[in-house]
Amino acid sequence: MQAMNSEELLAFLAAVGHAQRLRIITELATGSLYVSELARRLGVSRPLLYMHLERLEKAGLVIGRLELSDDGKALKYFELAPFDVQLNVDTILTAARLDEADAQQDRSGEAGKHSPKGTPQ
Amino acid sequence: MQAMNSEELLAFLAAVGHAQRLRIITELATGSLYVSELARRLGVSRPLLYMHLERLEKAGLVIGRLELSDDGKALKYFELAPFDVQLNVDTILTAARLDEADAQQDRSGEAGKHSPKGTPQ
DNA sequence: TTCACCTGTCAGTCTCAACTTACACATGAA
DNA sequence: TTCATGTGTAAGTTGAGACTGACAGGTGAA
Repeated sequence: MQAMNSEELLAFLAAVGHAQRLRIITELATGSLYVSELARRLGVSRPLLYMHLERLEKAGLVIGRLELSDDGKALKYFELAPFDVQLNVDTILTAARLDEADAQQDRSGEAGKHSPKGTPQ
Repeated sequence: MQAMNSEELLAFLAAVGHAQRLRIITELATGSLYVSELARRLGVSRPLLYMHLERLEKAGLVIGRLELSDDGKALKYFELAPFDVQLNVDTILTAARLDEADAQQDRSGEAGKHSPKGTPQ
C-alpha cells in the first residue's frame, strides 16, 4: 500500500479503530453481503450500518455496488477492499513529511498532483 | 509485535488515530521530552496533553518516567515505545479469533493467562 | 517572600460521532 | 391493495471524548 499523508492515515485509522467497524470487516471477510443482510447478522440498525459503511468506504476499506437480484430487487452489496498498512514510527513520520510536501506544492500554486481528493475545482 | 485481541487492537488504533496524538508521536520521535516542554512546542494546554499522553501510554505507545533535573526539579519525561503493527484483514481476523479464545478461557474458569490487564483481582 | 519553573488533578463545557426513529419510495408475491 | 422485502435519507437524541480554566503542591533562585 502506497505511503499516505496524515489526513489519509487518520481517515484510515479512525475508520478501522471502532469496534462495530471491526465486526463489519470480520463479517465481510467471508464474502460480500448486502446492507440489510449485514445489518441482521450484526444486530445493528440499517441507518447506523450505513453510516459505518460510508466511513469505511471513504477510507477505502470497503467497496459498495448496487446490484439487481434475480427477482428484480436492488441490493447494495459491499465487499472488502484489499488493504495492508504497516503502522510504526516511520509510517507516521513519512505521513508528516508528505504533509509538508503537499503544503509546499499548494504554496507554489502547482496543479494538485498528489492530493487525491483535496483538489479544489 | 505480538498478536493482539480486539480490545488491544482497538486501544492501539483509537490511540494513534487522532491528529493531536500523531503530532505528539512525531515530536517525540526526535527524542524524549518532558510534559511542559512538549505542551509548549505543540501549543497545547498541559492538562489536555496529559490526557493524550495517558491514552498513548495505556495503549503502549509511549512511556513516561519521572526524573529529577540538575536543579532538583521533577520533570515528567515521555519517550516513544517501539511499536510496529501490520494492519490488514488477517490482523483483524486474528484479533477476533483471539477474543473467542479468551472467552473460552474465561468460561472454563482458567487463571487469566493471556489477558494482560483484564485480570480481576 | 516573591518569582518562575515544574507536576498532578478536578470540575466544568463543548463538540461531534454514534445511534434511534421515522419517513418516502421502489419491487414482487399473496 | 396489502404485505414483506429492499434502498436511501432526514430529522432528532445521547454520550464520550476533547478541551479549558483553576486549583494545590513542590523546587531553586533573586
